[in-house]
Amino acid sequence: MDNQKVECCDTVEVHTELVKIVEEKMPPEEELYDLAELFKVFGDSTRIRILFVLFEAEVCVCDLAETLKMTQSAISHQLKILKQNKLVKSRRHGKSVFYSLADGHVRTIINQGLEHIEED
Amino acid sequence: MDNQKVECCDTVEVHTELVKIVEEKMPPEEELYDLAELFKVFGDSTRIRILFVLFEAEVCVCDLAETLKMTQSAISHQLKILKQNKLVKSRRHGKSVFYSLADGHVRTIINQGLEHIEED
DNA sequence: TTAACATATGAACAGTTGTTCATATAATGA
DNA sequence: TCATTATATGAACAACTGTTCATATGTTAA
Repeated sequence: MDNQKVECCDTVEVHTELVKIVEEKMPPEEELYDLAELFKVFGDSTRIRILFVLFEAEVCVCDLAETLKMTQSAISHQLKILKQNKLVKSRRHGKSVFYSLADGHVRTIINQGLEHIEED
Repeated sequence: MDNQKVECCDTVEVHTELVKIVEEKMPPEEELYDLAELFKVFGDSTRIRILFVLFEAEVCVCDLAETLKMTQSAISHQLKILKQNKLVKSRRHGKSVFYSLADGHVRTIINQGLEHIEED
C-alpha cells in the first residue's frame, strides 16, 4: 500500500487507514465529552480567579466574594461548578464553608495554560 | 496581628491581608482573560477531536471532516479558532490546506485533563 | 478564461452560559 | 423559639457559542 503518492480529498480507500488509526487512539465519545466539560470549567475568568485565590489559602465564600469584588451568589454558583468537576473541595466550619483546591492537576493545567499564552 | 482568632465574614481589617496577597500573586486582568480564552478553546468536543486526529498526523481539512463525520464548514470554523489561539498551524499544498499541532503544550494540557477525569 | 475542487467565511438560529434577584437552607447565639 | 449571619439555589435574562446554509476565495488543469 503506497499511500505516499495519494493526493488529498478525492480518494476513497487510503483515508480508511487514517480513520482506523484515529479510531484506535481516540478516547471513547463519553471521555471526550467529559474532557471538554472539564476544560469548559477552566474557560471562565471568574472561576480562574477563584482558583488563583485558592492557590494561596483555604477561603470561605464571603471572603472570596469580597476579594474578587463579586456577589456572594455569583461566587456560590461558580463554586458549585468547580466542586461538581472536583477541582475544589469544601469543609463546613460553623456558619461558614471553606473551599480549597482538590488536587494538584489544577495547578498543573493552569500553569501549562500560562506557559502557552506567555510564549509569544 | 493575630489573625488566627478572627472569625469569618464579619471582619473588616484582617481580610485586607488576604486581598493584598492575592493581588500580588494574581496575574493581571488581561492575562486571566487570555487564559480563560485558551481553555475555552479546549472546552468543545469537536475541537478536542480535531486535536486528537492531529496527534496522529498532519491532515487536510476534508480528511478531518471525513474522519470526524462532520461538514467541511463546521471543521473549517473550528480550525480557525484553533489557529487563532495558536494550537494548530497550517500549510497550503496545492488546493489543500494541511493542519498540524503548533506545539507541545497542547498534548500536555490534554493529558493533564485526561489524568484528572480518569482519576476516580 | 473556464470548470472543478478545496477551503474560508458571513448570517442566522437554536442551545448554552454567567450574572442578578429573590428566596430557601443551615448554623449560631440570645 | 427567634433573629442573625453564611451559603445555596431556582428562575429569568442577556450575552455568547457551534452548526448549518449559502456563497466567496483560492488553486489547478484543461
